[in-house]
Amino acid sequence: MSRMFNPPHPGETLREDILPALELTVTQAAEQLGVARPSLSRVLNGRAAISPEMALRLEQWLGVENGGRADLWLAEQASYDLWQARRSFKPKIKPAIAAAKSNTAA
Amino acid sequence: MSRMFNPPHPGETLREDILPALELTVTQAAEQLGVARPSLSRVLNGRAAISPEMALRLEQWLGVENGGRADLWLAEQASYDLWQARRSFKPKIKPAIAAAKSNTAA
DNA sequence: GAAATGTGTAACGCATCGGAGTACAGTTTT
DNA sequence: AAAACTGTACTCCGATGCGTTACACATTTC
Repeated sequence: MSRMFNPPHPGETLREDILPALELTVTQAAEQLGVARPSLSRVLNGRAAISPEMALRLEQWLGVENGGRADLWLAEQASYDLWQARRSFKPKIKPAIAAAKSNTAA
Repeated sequence: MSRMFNPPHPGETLREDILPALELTVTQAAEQLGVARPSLSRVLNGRAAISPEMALRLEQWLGVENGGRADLWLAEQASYDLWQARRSFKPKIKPAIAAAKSNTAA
């Protein structure tokens, strides 16, 4: 299941796979993507998330045919975000079923 | 494909399907979820997104066995966000392939 | 070795967003 | 009539994406 491993930050994929394959520097990639270099750097090093806008930039830049589908980038980001949220957020919520049962009992 | 229709806001599903099925008022649901009523209301009416935290709340509340998986809520939200971003954001980015070609030509 | 280039990152400022809290108006229920 | 429910606006707070600027460090090039 998807809960069994620590999903990588999408920026990691970008930094380790995409940029080397294109033989591009961070500076060049930032220029081509139309974003500031520090902004891209933050994404590459996991300090900022892939925003919907950034996902669209990547899609237009890489092309949907080349693994650049915006929804996939966003899905990976969501997977990463959820994983992080699971470790830092522990809500204690009574299941709706239980609540419904006590409702039925009443 | 996923690009063909306007994906609904996840809050809509919550308001139209889940709450009626549980026979719960917005006020009651907010109490059980441990969030403020206006906060939940904003989600239900599409004025706020399903955050990772909210997705976890829903998961614990509804139970993973009952369609309450956090990743599914987040995926639907991402789908909605991406759709919105596509309408409002039109980046003009030269495909990396083209950039690579002009690189090769040089 | 000096200059240029690339890189990470910090520190701002700005806009946006989720969430709590409060308040108000309008509706429905009792 | 009174109580409950609802949407929504407003303020406050903390976090986040992004741009800009600036710095230190490394690598490359002359």
